[in-house]
Amino acid sequence: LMKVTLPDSSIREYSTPMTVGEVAADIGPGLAKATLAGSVNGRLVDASFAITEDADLRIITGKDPEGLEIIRHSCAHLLAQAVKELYPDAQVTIGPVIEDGFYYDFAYPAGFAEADLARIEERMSELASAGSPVGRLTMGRDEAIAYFRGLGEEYKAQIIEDIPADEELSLYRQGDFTDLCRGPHVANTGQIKAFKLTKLAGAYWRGDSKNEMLQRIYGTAWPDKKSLDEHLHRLEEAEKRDHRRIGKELDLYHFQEEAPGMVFWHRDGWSLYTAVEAYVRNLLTEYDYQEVHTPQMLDRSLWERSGHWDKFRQNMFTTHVDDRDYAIKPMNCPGHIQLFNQGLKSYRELPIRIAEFGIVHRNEPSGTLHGLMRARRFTQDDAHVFCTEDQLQSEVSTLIELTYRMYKDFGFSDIEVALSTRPQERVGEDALWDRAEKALADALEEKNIPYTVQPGEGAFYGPKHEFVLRDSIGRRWQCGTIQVDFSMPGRLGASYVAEDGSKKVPVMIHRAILGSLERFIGILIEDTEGKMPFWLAPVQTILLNITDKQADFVRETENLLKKQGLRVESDLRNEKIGYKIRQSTLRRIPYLLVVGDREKAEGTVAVRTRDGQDLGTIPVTELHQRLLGLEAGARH
RNA sequence: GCCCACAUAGCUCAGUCGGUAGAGCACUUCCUUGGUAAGGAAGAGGUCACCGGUUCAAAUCCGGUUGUGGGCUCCA
Repeated sequence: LMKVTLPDSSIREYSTPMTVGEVAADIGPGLAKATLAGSVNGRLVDASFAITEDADLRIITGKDPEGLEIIRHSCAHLLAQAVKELYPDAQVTIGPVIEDGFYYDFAYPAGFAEADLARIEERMSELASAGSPVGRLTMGRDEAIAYFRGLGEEYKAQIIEDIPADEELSLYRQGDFTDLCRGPHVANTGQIKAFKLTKLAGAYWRGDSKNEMLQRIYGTAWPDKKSLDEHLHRLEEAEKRDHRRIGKELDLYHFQEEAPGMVFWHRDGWSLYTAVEAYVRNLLTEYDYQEVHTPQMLDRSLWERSGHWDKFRQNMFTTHVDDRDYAIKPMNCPGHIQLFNQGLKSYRELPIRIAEFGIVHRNEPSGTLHGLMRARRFTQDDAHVFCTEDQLQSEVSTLIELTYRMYKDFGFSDIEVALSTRPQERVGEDALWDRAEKALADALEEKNIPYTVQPGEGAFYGPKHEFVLRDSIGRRWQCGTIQVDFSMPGRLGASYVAEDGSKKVPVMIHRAILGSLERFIGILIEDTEGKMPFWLAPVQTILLNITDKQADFVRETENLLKKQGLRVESDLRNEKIGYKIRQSTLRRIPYLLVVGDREKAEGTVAVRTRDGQDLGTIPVTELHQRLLGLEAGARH
């Protein structure tokens, strides 16, 4: 007898081989219907997989994470099937599962239009409801190449050519459509019940911009209609947090055609910006930095020596005046080295930490601009630490602590960390790279910070840490970075006098913690939905009178609060209190202070939060302290 | 930069088959002085992104440019 052990440790015995689907049917008809695949001894298999000996079995349904992946993967095949039927000239390439869905890349030089998606989706629905069985077959590699070449599927054949010759490949067939795939897949297209094609995009073949562009169709798929609707609703909600939308709603900033990628900060946006800047500046003192400011453009020769002219000239804004070439700075480091180079430096002075709110311009490719997140002009909370190699690790360690402290103060705890290591094209000896990479890795490990390694992704002058935050719809944006540089100080002639009297070249750490103030504020807006914490709010509180009779009292109170350093406004318009509350609430002003006859008589205000909470009346004389106290409490 | 879309009033958007432009909100004026998320009335507001073409006639069709959006590539 063959024993099949289920996750609850119950054992079922069979005298003949049983497929996963048959075992499910044996357990119950409901489960049989829900079965998408199985996990046999930890290996994912199709429902049609036959169990021939004692095994642990877990039935996979749409409720399992693996089941969801299977649905999505099968949905990608369904998409390819529909496309091949409607557009026989299109060639299939790859169709993987991604977060929340899947995509499929087609080679189709005629190109799809967005209108085609509806047609394709409709065909997919027909194919799904037809409920065709999905079958698995295997082929040798060369046989598979010949098979796909025979179908005119050149890309598929190329993919298979990269697979070792002796490997046996599995293919999945539904109707007339067959695709190379490791599987598993649903047993029947009828098990794909809730999906939607979401967007059309271009994507380079094999991810290389030198190759031709394919047509990528994105979709999302879920076990049932309800989950799909919930997902679409979540997306809609997330879009309401888009910093570009909130930036407009709250009148924070704008862009215009004459300055692509360059922000026009409005009053309230600039107030937010300066509050962030003030926060950073305050920490610079505590962490023993000197804040400086360096020229916005420098002569070409300096960029030639630093290596930027060679490598990044196409992304630099340049200007030619009085027969000289200048470049508007894309980075602050060469400028900071000029500062370091002033006067003779002793090893006793190291580490020297030079910080600047550095305004940089980078001519980013037009297609990559994205509101505040990717701008052509932005401000880095930049600093360069000049130190000895011995000091490197402790400096990096302190920087990591500072990074986490700062992110926490802005309410971020979900931070992805990556270590990017030596690229193909680089300067410096391997021994230096070994030490630098180790210093960076050790600093993370000693703090038990999980990180991913991105091989080959480092800068040409050294390895780096990247601290990544996500926007409202989950896109990743690098914010902080810590980079070790063994090259530029030497190229630009930086040196210090060592203990033995010799001249040595310092190690330089480039570091930006928020990264770009613009990007960081963009993410902050999305994270908070524009509801800035009190200390950052452009307008911290607003006085609302009920009738004209309280106008003088409101003005007096406003002046008092201003003197106490609060960012306060008053709304004395001849409007009903409900309307004023609505408008101030929409502006996300943390505290609304309502003044009617009663409050005026008592010398108080009635406090309401932007979330609609009634905090009762507070005497005007205590207001400042009480609001600060409320905030201190709110942080815990 | 590449692929696919989009660009109409301050904002959000409608505008059918080509026939010279519309709503809501905001704004201005008047009425209303009202107690915790939209009081009422009237008025004003547009070179339909820009350049060119087709046509008797273009917001609408075609081409180009710029910008924006979603992806891809890139991100010192």
